[in-house]
Formats: sequence, C-alpha cells, structure tokens
Amino acid sequence: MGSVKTKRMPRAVRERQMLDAAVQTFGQRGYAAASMDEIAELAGVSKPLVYLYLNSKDELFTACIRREAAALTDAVRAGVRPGLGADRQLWEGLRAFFTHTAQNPDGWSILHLQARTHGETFAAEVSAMRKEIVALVTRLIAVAARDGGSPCSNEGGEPGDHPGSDLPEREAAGLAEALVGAAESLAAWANATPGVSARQAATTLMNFAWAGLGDLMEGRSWSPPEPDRP
Amino acid sequence: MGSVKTKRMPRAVRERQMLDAAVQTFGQRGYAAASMDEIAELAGVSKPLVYLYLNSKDELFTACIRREAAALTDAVRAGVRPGLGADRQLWEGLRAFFTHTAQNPDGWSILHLQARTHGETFAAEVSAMRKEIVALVTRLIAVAARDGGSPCSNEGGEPGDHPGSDLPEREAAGLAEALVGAAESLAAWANATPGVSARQAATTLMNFAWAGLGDLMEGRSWSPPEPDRP
Amino acid sequence: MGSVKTKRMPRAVRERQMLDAAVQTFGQRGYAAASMDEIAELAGVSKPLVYLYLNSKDELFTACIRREAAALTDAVRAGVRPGLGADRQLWEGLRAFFTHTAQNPDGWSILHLQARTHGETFAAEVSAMRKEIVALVTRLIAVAARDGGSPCSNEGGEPGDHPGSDLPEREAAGLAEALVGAAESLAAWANATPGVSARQAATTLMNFAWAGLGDLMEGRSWSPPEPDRP
Amino acid sequence: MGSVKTKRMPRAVRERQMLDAAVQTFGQRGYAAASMDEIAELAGVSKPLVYLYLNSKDELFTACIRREAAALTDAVRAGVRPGLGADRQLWEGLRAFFTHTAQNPDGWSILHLQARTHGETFAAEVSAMRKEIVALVTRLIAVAARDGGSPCSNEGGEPGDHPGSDLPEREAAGLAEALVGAAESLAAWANATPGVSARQAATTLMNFAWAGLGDLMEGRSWSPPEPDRP
DNA sequence: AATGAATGAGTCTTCATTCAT
DNA sequence: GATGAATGAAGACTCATTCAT
Repeated sequence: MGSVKTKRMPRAVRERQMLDAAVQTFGQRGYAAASMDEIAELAGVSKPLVYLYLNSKDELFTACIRREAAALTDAVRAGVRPGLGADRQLWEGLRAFFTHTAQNPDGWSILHLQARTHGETFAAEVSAMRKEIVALVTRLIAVAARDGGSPCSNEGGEPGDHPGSDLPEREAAGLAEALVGAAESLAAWANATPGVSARQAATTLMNFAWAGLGDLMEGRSWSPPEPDRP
Repeated sequence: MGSVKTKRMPRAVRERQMLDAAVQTFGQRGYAAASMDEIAELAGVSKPLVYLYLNSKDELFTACIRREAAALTDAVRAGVRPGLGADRQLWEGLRAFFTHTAQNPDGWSILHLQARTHGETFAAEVSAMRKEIVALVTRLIAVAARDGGSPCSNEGGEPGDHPGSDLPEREAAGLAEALVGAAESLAAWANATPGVSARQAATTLMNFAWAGLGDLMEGRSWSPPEPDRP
Repeated sequence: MGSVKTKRMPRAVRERQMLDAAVQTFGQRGYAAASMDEIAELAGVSKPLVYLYLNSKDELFTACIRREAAALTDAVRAGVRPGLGADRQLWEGLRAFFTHTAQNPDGWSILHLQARTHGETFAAEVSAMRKEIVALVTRLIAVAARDGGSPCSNEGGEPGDHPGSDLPEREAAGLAEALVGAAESLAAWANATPGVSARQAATTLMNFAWAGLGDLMEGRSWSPPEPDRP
Repeated sequence: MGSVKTKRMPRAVRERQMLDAAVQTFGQRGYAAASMDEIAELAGVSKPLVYLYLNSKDELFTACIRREAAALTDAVRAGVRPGLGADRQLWEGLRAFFTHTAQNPDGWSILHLQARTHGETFAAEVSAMRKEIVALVTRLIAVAARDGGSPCSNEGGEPGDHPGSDLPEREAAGLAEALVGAAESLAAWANATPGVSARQAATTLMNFAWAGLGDLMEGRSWSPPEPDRP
C-alpha cells in the first residue's frame, strides 16, 4: 500500500523502505501500539523480511531512533557554522531545528515522545543526542557570556567591550536546558498551529531567550523574594 | 501486596487505592505496557473489581489523567494569587509547578509523556489542561505588558511607567508556549539532577524568561538577519 | 473433544486434565512437534488457561516429566520390598516396571525418548530418576554378590554359602546400566509384540540376567581374546 | 564457516558435505529443533542448493538415517565373520558396535534417539535396521543353543557336546532384544563415562549376557514364583 | 462488596520453502 | 552450478475483558 509493490530490490533499498515505514508507524502510534504487521504492510513487504533485515521490534525501533537522531543533529550542526557570532549561530541552529522537525514530524515524535516512554534503553539512546545538543547550546551561551556580546545587537558584537560575567557552570546548563525545552515545546506548537513557520518560531524563541541572556550577562538578574518567613 | 489486604472498604477508598496504583503503573510503564493485572495486584484488589469501578483500561487511564491534571492545576493556581505583582505571581506559579512535579513524578510522567503518546483522545485531555495553564501565563504576560511593569524589578512595578507595547496575540501565545516548555524541560532536569531544588529551577527560569519578556515589552527585540537572499 | 467441556472446575482438577493431555501429546508427538494449541484443545480448555496454570511450554513439559518419573519410580519401589531375597526383589521390580510402562506408554515415551532429545535441562530431569533406579539395581546386585546368593535358585539363597566376589564399583554400574537398558528395550518390544505380557518380559529378562550375574559372582567370567595381535 | 567456501564442486562432494552437516545438526539438536538455515550454513552452502540436492527436510533427514544406518550395520557385519565361534562372533560384533557408536556420536544419536521420536515414517526406517541386527543376534543365539556351545568357553566349543536345548523362537527373539537393548544403553553409558573404552563395554556386556545364555541353554533357568496366589 | 475461573483476539517471532537471476 | 530476495503458515505467549458465585 505504502508504495508500489515492486519485487526484488537490493537490500539497502528495502531496508530504507522499512525504516521509513517504521518511523511513520512508531511516530504516530507509539512503540507498543505499532504492530510489526502494520509496518511490514506499509513498507510493502512481508513480515519475515522485516525480521530478516532488522531482527526484532526492539532493534527496529532502535534503528529508527538512531537514524532520526543523526538526521536531526546533522541538520542542526549544518546550521551552526562556527565562523558566525554567537547569536547568529544560535539563530541558525534554531531555524534548522524548527525546519527539520516541521518536515519530519514522525521522526520528531519518535525522538521527543515515543523513545522516552518505553524503557531506559531507548530513552538513553535519545538522551545521548539531547545531551550533545544541550552541550552545544551551553557552549554558545558560555561563549556569549565571555565575549560579553551584547546579545541584543544583531552583529557578533565587538569582543572585549564588556568583560562578560562568567556564568557558573550549572547555571549555564540550566539555561541551556530551558532553552532546549522551550524549543522542543515550540516545535510542537509550530507544527500544530497553522500559519506558524519555522522562521517565526525561531524568532519568537530568540526574542524570548537572547534578551534574557543579555540581561543576565550584564549582571541584571531577577532574584527571588525572601524564602517564605523573613 | 500493594497494601494490607483489608476487605470490605467503602467504595471511595477502594477507588482511590486503584487510582493510586494506576497512576504509579501508567507513569512508570506507559499506557500500553501497563497491565490491568499489575494494577489490580498493586492496588490489592481483584481485577473484576477494577472493572466494576472503572469500566475499562481507557476509562481508568482517563481518570488518572483527570485526577493528576486537576491536582497540578490546583497546585499552580494556589500559588498564583491575583493580589501580587505579575512577576511575583509568575514566580510563585513556577515554584508551585516545580514543587508539585517533583513530588508527583508518576503523575507528571502521565501528563507530560504518557498521555501524549497514546491516541488523540488522551492527548486532548491533557491539551485542555495545558491550554489552561498557557492561558494563565499568557494573561500574566499581557498584564505585565500593559502595566509596562519593568519586569526586572522585584516588586509589581509602578503601573503606568511606560504604556507597554501591546504584544500581538499570537506572539504572546508563542512566548507562553516557550515558557511552559522550558518549565517542563527544567522539571525533568531538576528531578534528574541531584542537588537542584524546585526553588533553584524556578529562579533559573525566571532569570531566563523575565528579562527577555521585559526587553520585549520595552521594544528592544532581536530581529533575524535578512532572509538569506535580499 | 478430549473430555466433555464442563465449565468452572476447581484448579486442581483442571491442572490434572491439562497434564494428562500434555503427557499424551508430548508422548506421541515429541516436545517440539506438540503444540500448545493441541494440548489445550485435548484438555478441553483454552490456551490462556494452560499458561495461567503452567506458565510455559518448558514448565509444562517439566511437570510432565516429573509426574511420570514419580509415578514410575513409585511403581517400581512398591514392587521391590526389602524383606524378600535379592532375586525375588529384582523380579518384582521388573514386573512392576513392565506393567507400568505397558499401562502408561505415553508417559514412558516421555521419559525414555522425548525428554532425552530436547536439551540438557530435560535430560537431566530424567537422568536423576534413571540414576535412582540404576542405583537401586546396583544395590541389589551388590547384595547378591555379598550374600553369594546362588542367583539360579528360586529362593533367596542361604546367605553365607559362598563369600561372594566383591564386584568392582564400575563393573557393577556397567552391569546395572546394561540391565536397565535391556529392560527398557524389552518394554518397547513387549508393548509392540502382541501376546507378550509384562510377566513374560520380566521372566525373559531374569533368565537373561540373573544367571549371568550368578556366574559372574562365582568367578566364572568370560574374557576377551588377545587384544588384536595373537 | 563449516568449511572453506570453495565454489563449484562436483555434486557428489557437495552432497556429502551437506549430509555431514545435517547429521551433525540433527544429531545434536534433534529433528524439529534443527533448522535448514543452520545446516546450510554449516555445510557452507546456500539454502536453495540444499533443496536442489535433497528436496526437503524430511528427505534430508531420511537420507541421514539411511547413511548412518548403513554405516553402522556395515561396521557390525564386518566384525561378525561367519568362520568364528558364536561367542567370538558376538564379541567382535559388540566391539565393532561400541567402537562405531563412540566414533559417530551424532549418527548414533540420530538412529537411537532422534529418528524414533519424530513420526512413524522415520521410526520405521530405523526399525528396519534394528530388526536386521536383532535377527543377526537371534541367529547367533540359536546357533549357540543348537551347538550347545558351552558359551563360557572362549573357543567356539566342541560342537555336539550337549545336544542344546532348542530355544523357542520367541524366547530367542526376546533375548536378542534384551541384548541389543543392553548394548544400546551401554553405548550411551560408555560415551558419557570418561575412561570406559569400547573394549570394556563389550567385555561387560559379554560377561553379563553370555553366561546367562549359557545357563539357559544348559537348562538351568530362572522361573518366576507362583502367580500371586499360591 | 468481591473474586476465582475462563477466554477471544492479537502480537512477536521463526521456519520450510520457492523464485528470478 | 549457485544464490540473494522473498513469503505463507504456524506457534508461543499475553492481555483486556467477562461470567458465575
């Protein structure tokens, strides 16, 4: 059904078809609710062939996760070119992220939702990728903080203008985590809200985040009220 | 096993035991992987009784979602008391959120992960709650924008200082979405990182978000570079 | 089919029915060729019930082996009453053995054939039983050897007549092994040859074995020709 | 893997390789548990080739049985040379038997265990071979009985010494059956017990059997006690 | 109010077997 | 002479769900 039932194709091609079908099915139904029968039919293949090539439901799912994770990180990394200023890098990275997730909703569902809900093994697989991205963002934030790059400016900012407040390690990690979380959430929102483009989602997030980061680095920070009983 | 097998308890009590067991099981295993057998055993009841009271797996899951959603929104709303300044309201809301999710990891897992991965019906249930919270946050943002509340200040800010730039409807929604997403992400991070308290998570998020919102309302916004080909 | 489909029976009864059906099916088809479907149907039960009570094909098979092994050893031991002379004991044991195997061909098939051909685990289960019987026979032989019981006589033999040649340990074990093997083989033969009763099979084996043992103990033994090069 | 993958070999050779692989696999795993995949891989051939040469799993198994049965009977017959005395013939036959089974454990497993547990068709195949051997032994016993060969003597015995009690047909058959069964059992025992050679196994059995036969032929026979009610 | 007994339907997985080249 | 590609059929096992008591 999923594709014209052409027989006798080289293994590599068939394997790709199967992964495509699997990503779609897992992404829409979830790991447990997806049946191997359904995947096989969608791939235009008999079930035994799926097993011959991919061994088990577990391995098939893992293969999906790996493929989609690689595709996503590749896309993001392709955006973040080291030559640019920190804000520009972040902007491009976000844009790549929103574009990719918008174009691969099933893959994104696998990474963002499905893999996290079905056993530590799968979750760990995604965790690795997420950590990589969080680290990348953390680095960008740290660079911005060091350069003191007035992040409100569009340009990279003349380095050395302000010394930049060295953000504590964990603080930066927390910020990166928040930013990535915000991005993940916006991705879903953008996909679900008609008329919101990847560009717009990225802009919203940049506005939200970069200004806050700027203030932070310049020492203007929000501090909580006295802990309950003064 | 789950509890001492006391016979003949009033229905309300039994029902609570079942929901407790169900939340725990669904939260940890996921909807599909959780078995009615396991839930019944954990509740210390026979399976037919679970069906007698809650009719089906679907309804049981829905009941869990509703209960946990109500508990979470109640907790958050209890924090956000209308009398305070917008920033203080946001701060208290976030603190309540992080505290509640830290204390109810299984319930949070159901709302954040499980319900979203198993069919539109369940997702819609959570969506309703989420929208409520996003609306609440959107309102806070709008208020701050109108009041022009320099959100950097700890206090509500003297209203009327600046007129406040009316944020476009969708922009506000996007920001709220981002903020909620960031909060969700930080909740997981705080739960998983030893030594990060609900207070700290809330502070991090306030720092991240409030300044950005402030800049935004004062017209200082980040704008994207020329769309590739001018 | 196997029995009138009466519903709602106490667990113990149903379990017996299942074991009966399993012994019959495993005994006739072999472990691998027997299907759980077939067993369930023969037992007049649905497959899930078989799994509920007996957990898995492996455990079901093991349960069959244990039950049949116990039944066989019980039968043999009931025959071999310690009060009698060694030859009489052997005779009664053999008769019990041939009688039991003739009446329980499926059980005997499981012990003698099926269990030995499907994995060490099952084989070990039977091995234990077989060792027990071989030990019992070995003991009888040793007693006869000590008493010097002229085994040709019908009576227990006046003990002390001849001192009896202490057979070497391994020699006795080999003899016992041979005797048990001969018995096993004769059991099949008796079952397959119409008109051969358990009594006759036992008599044939006693004639075959007892005299040889007697000669052996009295020192008259057959010795092999010169090893190859005369 | 099973052998260096040399291409384009004459059919006879390939067929032998396949049978070798099949005997090994069937012997160790049993008919049902052995997979054609495994056999093909072990033979270093693709599966279709196995089918091209041997048609089906059934036929392949049958071919194994036939080959191994022929090898075993050939070996035994080569030992039993008609010129010798009956006891010597038996001795040589047994020695050949134990030697061959020790050297071809997989083939022996097929004949002794596997073929008997998987359907009448296969069992019949082995049965034929077994009958041949039992007949051979029966003949030896009959000859010994006629010659009155005091079977305790090492030599053929002077014919005509005692007239020899004509053993009833069935009696002889039963004895032969017992002897063959004992041999089969001892073969397994010898294979499993380190330090027991084919020679020793044969000696043990000769001691066990020949003396008994001797007594029998000289009229000294064991007779059962009165049938229950004296 | 509560449960032991029971099952229909479906899922993952494997295997003997065949084409097309 | 030989194989990579492919499948129909079947089997072990599980689960949500219901009776009869």
